[in-house]
Amino acid sequence: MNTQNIRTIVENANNITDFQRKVYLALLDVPCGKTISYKELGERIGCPNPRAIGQALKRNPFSPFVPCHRVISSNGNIGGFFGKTDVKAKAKKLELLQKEGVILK
DNA sequence: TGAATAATGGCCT
DNA sequence: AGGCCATTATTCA
Repeated sequence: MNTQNIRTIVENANNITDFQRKVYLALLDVPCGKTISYKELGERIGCPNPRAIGQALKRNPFSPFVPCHRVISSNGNIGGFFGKTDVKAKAKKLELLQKEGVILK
């Protein structure tokens, strides 16, 4: 299961809205070992408000398929993971990012 | 159809 | 540094 297949799945996914599809595609466009902020994603897909991005990612039907853990806040905060903003979720995301080779504070 | 929610960001105090 | 407001998409009733 590589990113290419994931992209195909997202493009063929008809159970999601166009907005979510854009978000997922933009997220897949992010190279491994790199992170992106909600605002950056919004700018790429043309969403003026990053809150909608969080909604789309939180309700993402492709939890493990789309690297939602690669999305972080612009404030230096890790944001959330799997619909939770608890420190546990943050630690999990941090671990995943570290595994990808992302170095953050 | 309408109201409430949310994994944010930016501005003000 | 802390707190509050603004704006959008999704979901539930």
